[in-house]
Amino acid sequence: MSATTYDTRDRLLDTAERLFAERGIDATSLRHITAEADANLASVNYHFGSKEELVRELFARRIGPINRERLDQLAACQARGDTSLECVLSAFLGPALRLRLDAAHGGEHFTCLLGRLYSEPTELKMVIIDEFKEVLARFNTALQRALPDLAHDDLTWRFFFTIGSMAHLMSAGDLLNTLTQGRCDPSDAEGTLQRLIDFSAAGFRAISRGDTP
Amino acid sequence: MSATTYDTRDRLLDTAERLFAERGIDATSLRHITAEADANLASVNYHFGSKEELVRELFARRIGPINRERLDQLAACQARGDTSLECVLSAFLGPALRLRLDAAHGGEHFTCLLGRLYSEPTELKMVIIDEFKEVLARFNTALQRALPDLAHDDLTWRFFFTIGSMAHLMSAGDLLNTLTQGRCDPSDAEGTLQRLIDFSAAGFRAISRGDTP
DNA sequence: GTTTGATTCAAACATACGTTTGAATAACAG
DNA sequence: CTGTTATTCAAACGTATGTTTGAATCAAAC
Repeated sequence: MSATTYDTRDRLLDTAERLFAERGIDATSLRHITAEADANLASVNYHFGSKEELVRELFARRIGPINRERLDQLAACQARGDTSLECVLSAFLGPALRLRLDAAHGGEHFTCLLGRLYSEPTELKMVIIDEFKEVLARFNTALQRALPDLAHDDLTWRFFFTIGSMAHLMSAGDLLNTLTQGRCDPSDAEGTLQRLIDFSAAGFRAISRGDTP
Repeated sequence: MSATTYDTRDRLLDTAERLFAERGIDATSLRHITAEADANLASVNYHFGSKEELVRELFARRIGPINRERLDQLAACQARGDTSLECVLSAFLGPALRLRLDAAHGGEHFTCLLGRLYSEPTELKMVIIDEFKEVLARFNTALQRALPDLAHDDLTWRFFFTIGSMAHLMSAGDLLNTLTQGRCDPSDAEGTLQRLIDFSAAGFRAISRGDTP
C-alpha cells in the first residue's frame, strides 16, 4: 500500500475517534467524518468495508496495546518480586489512565470512548470483553495472591467497583474537571492514578460486613 | 385527560424505557417503540411533541424521586444523630441501587439507562446534572462532616470514584452477573449496597499518598 | 341525539443515513 | 511510454428515520 493510502485511512480513524468521543457513535454520520477528514464519502467503505468495521478497527488498534501493557507491567511487578496490591492495581489502571496524556496519538479522545463502552449495549462490547477476559483472569489471580485472606467473591466485587471508578474517570473525567472548576484535573495522569490506587487499595482491604452480618 | 390517555402515554414511557435500556436511545426508533406499545406511530408526537421530549420526560419522572429519596434519607440520618460515613453513603447509594429491585415500576430498565447517562455526550446529561448539583453539594458537606480530617480535594476525588462504582453497577451490573455465572448478583440490592458501602467507606478513609509523597 | 373535544389512525412527507457504482485520477512496474 | 493496479470522486440508490396531516373514532356534556 502506498503512503497516501495510509494517510487517508489514518485520517479517517483519527477523525472518527474524535467525533465518536464528542457526539457518540450512532450520532456521528459517515458524511460528517469524511467531511472533517477531507475525504470522500465513499472512502470509509473503500478502506474499511462499512461503518461498523471502521468502529471495530478503531477499537482494535488501541485496545490490544493497552492490554499488552497491562500484562507487561504485571509481569514486571512479579519479576522484581513485588506482589503488593498497589503494584497490581497500578499495572491494571495505569495504562488506561495514561491514555489521556497520549494526545500525540489521539488517546485523549479514545479514553472517553473506551470508558463509555462498558455501559453500551452494543455487540462490539462483547467482542472486546472476550479479549479482555484473559487479562481479567490474570489480574484476578494476581489480586488473590496479594490478598490471600480475602474471600473470592469479595475480590470479584471489589475489582468490579475499581473498574467502575476507572471507567467513570475515563468517560466522565472532564465533567469532574468542570464541576470542580479545575480543582480536580484528571489530565494529571500520575496524580490521578495515585489517588485511585489509594482509594481502591483501601477498598480492597476493607473488612467485609457483607458476608458476616 | 381521560384514563385512556394516561394508558397510552404510560405504555409509551414504559416501553421506551425498556427498549432504550436494551438497545440504546439512538438505536431505538419510534416505530419500534410504538409497535411494541401497541400504539400508533404518531402517538409519540401527539403525547410528547417529539422523541427528544419523550426521553426528557422519561428521565424526569424517575430522577426527581430518586434525588428526593436521597435527601430524605440524609435528613433521617441527621435527625437521629447518625453522622457516620456509612449512613451518608447509604443515603446516597441506596436509592439508586434499589431501583433495580423496583421491577413493579420498571426501575430495572431505568437503572441501566441512568448508569449510562454519566458517560454519554448528550445535552440531556447537562440538564440532569444541573438538577443533581444541589444533591451533590448537600452530600459533599455531609461527607466532610463525617470525615473532618480529610482534605477537600481528596473528598471530591473519592466521591467521584464512588459515583463511578455506582454508575458501573447500574449500567453494567448484568455483565458482572454473567461473567461470574451468577456468583455475584447485583439484583440483591441490600447485599450489593453493603458491599459498595464497605468498599467506598474504606476508600474514603484511606491515608492519602497523593498529596504528601 | 347532537355536539364538542380529545385521541387514534393510515398515509404521506422530507430528510438523513450507509452503501454501491462506474468513471476519473494517481501511483507505480515493466 | 504503456499497462496495471490502487485510490478518489460525484452521483445515485434504497431504506429508515422523525414528523406532519387530515380524516376517523371515541367519550363525555349538554
